[in-house]
Amino acid sequence: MGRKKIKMEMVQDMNTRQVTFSKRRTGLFKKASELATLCNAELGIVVFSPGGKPYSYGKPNLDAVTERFMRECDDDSDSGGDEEEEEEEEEEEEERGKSRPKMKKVNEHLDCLKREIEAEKKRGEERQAKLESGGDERFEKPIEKLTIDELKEYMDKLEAVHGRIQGQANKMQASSCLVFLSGDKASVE
Amino acid sequence: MGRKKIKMEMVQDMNTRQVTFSKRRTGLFKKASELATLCNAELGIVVFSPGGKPYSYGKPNLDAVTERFMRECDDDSDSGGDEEEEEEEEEEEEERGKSRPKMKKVNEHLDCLKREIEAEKKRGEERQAKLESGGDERFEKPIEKLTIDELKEYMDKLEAVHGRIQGQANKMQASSCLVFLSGDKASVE
DNA sequence: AACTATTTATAAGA
DNA sequence: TTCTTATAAATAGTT
Repeated sequence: MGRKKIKMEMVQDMNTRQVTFSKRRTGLFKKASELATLCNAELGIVVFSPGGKPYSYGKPNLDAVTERFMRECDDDSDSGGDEEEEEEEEEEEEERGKSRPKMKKVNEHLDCLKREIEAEKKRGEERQAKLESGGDERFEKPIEKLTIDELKEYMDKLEAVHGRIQGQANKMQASSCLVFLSGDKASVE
Repeated sequence: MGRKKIKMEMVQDMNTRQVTFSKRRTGLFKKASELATLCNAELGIVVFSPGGKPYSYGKPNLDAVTERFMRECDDDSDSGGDEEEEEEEEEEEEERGKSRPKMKKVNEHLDCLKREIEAEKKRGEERQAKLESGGDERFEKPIEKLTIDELKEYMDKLEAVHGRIQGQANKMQASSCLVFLSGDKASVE
């Protein structure tokens, strides 16, 4: 909508592109605020300029919108449509099976980590209790007085603990790596 | 831009408001896709209809944009401006101290957890190595042949391992709890 | 950053 | 909800 109609493709001239970005980003944010105001709707926008600078708009604020979106997509299955296109047409969003995989994934992994940590802690406490005041009084005696068999038994228990905790650490790290690997896909500047 | 100019305030008639939302959301997403195409920019939008239905648009996709935004806000300090307004004016974004607190917090905690897990794993490996082929060959002998002093030493090491891992589990759980508590603040739908 | 000739978006109405 | 159309708004090229 200007002196001439322009083709819908990347503006070649770097300078012009930056100017176009500024003008249209302003226009987009204005449209967004109007939509929010007229319809009392919450919305959030994030844009990266061609130079990589991030800009955002949100009503009532970006965090609230992000939180709500993540939450609703996690609990229910979401009903939002998205994706890119190049020309004039636009989508007619219906119920598609798409939800926020990344956020969902992160939350799942966090939950997973949390559960593993709790489980490990509980097991640790149980072991500790069993070791400290086990079925009998063997371990009440000063360590120097233990029989070799008692010591061996104690050591076996500790060894088992060590092994399980070691395995646990490995699992947890693997899980953590998945979370961060999935996050790295988007860092292609 | 229609038959009449309308006041920039919430449309009163529910029906008209829904219609306005549909039309303007379509327009907004179209503008967004044009901006993305013309300027080769990444962007993401999330909107909630007056009825609470979520709609989203993203190029190349919402997750990528979200990830990138979260990431950049964590690493650098962001340069995005945002926030609401009701009328015609729009912002002139500068450097403000605002970043995505919630996401930032989650990422910080994830990083923290990751670091702790890695540190613990490394310590575990070191201990393992030390235990398996320690300074001398004492522990090469079958367990039954160990002297009581050797056994005690071995046990002490395992006990130290256990204690440290136990403490580690506690710290990690505390960290994890913080993450999830911080996430719950926004659940006031 | 300002200025317009034009192109687009859209409020009402059907 | 979709289409039509008169009119308001956005913006491409220019200054």
